[in-house]
Amino acid sequence: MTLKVYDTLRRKKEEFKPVREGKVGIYFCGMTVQDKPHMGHMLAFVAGDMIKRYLRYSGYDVTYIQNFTDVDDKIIAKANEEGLEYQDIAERYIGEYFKYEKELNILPADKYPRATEHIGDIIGMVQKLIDKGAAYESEGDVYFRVRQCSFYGKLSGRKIDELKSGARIETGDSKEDDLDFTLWKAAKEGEPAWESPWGRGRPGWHIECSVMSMKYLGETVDMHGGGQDLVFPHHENEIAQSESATGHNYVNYWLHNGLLNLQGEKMSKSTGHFFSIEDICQEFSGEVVRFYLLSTHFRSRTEFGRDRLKEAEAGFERIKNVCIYLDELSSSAPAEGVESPAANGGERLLGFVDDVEKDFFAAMDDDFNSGEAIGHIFRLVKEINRIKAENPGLLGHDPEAVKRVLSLFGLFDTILGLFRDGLPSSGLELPDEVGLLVAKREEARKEGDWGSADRLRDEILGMGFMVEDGPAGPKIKPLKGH
RNA sequence: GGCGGCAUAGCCAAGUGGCUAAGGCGACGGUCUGCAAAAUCGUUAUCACCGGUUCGAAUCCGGUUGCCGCCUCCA
Repeated sequence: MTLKVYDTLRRKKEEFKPVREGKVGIYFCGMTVQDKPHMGHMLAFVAGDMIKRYLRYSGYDVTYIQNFTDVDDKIIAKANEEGLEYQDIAERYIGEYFKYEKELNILPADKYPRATEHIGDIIGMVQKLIDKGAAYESEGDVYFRVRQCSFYGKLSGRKIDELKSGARIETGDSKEDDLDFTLWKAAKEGEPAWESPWGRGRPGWHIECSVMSMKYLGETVDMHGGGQDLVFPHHENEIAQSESATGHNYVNYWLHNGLLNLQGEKMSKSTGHFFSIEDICQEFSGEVVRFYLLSTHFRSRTEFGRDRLKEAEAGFERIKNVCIYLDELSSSAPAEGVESPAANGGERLLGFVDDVEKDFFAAMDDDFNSGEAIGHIFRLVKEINRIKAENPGLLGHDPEAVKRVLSLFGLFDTILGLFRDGLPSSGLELPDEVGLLVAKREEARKEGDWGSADRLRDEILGMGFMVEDGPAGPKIKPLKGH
């Protein structure tokens, strides 16, 4: 089985080959910390996390770098508005990000480099570009000469001449050409600034990613990811400046996640048209949000809404229920009078499990298709429930089969990061008072006092627990989302 | 205007040449249940339209229609 990855530049799936045997370097464009993280950001980072987990599982030694761009016009503007330093704004949203990174079970990156911590490296690269004639200084600004870059536009499929009409006209700038983009920006009065050969100033937008990705991952990076909206101009410019500086290929595989739409419109910071992850997490658990995000292919453009999350929650619950059921079976002693599993369908399950495992990995190998992979998980869920309904004793008689299925769910969890605290188990710590109420309710039920029984059930519900009556007595489960 | 993408069931969503078109949600009917919940069984699609290539296409090519994205800060 070989891993295939879709590369934006080549516009097709390619077999994945790392630069260095057994190692993978991934650079994922993180946030420009000018506002709260929203669902679109989280999609990107969950996708990156899933990719990292899968590569690690596949045996690669993965180095994962995710930056923070912590100085830019908007951050400065916001700081001025609130009468704070730009660092205060940056810290605030970096803190927010980390909170939800944890919430969504995103494994920490190996490093979170920040633009302001790499000013020296940035100046070095800008100087190198000037020395090579790819960039020029003008009135304290430094610009990249786009027209001189023969391969400019190869990522986004744009021709330089077509770009001209759309180029923004900035008044008061001193570019040789409208298309040229800023590498270094002269500071105005009162703006954060660093000393440079061109006077006091700060980095332009794209340069920090080139510098930091090459610093930590080498001049040719295996994978570079981000939202599709970064293809142009951000990533295009990164390629232009990086390859002009080094003379060789900057990134081997460009991974771009599809953008989330909201009521037919792209979520966007500038219009305020977005769901912040903070709002969403007040209604749904981070696990559900993550599960939803993984249930469609990361590259497809999807319509986001609360209804989608509710659907995901219902499905996620089913997976959890099966895990709990399996855990109960594995922790209780095998029943007496074991029948031959082969005679009553145990073999059918084992064969099915093998198929599901195979299909799951085939899906993941096909450009990290977590959506399809989750479909296969549901096939397994359904099969277990079917067996449970048709022959309740069967799995209890077959600890080997239970172990096998449980370990497969464990695998799914490692790769997809479904559960923040490991596989859900039946071990539920019931508060004494709840236990008491449950016992009281059982008594009422025995006596046929349904009125009291229902009242007690409501009371237990109020304490955050759900009661489900079954042949083996009542089952208590924490309420969804708790 | 330029470039690009998409169109699969009530909704969401996999599938890019060949077994019965994954899976989820919902709905309806049945089983279970004091009721409920959970679970399960069954039902719920020929892939926007037209033409072409092919033994064979949702899948490739051309056209039509409709949506959307990028071209300006954005995951």
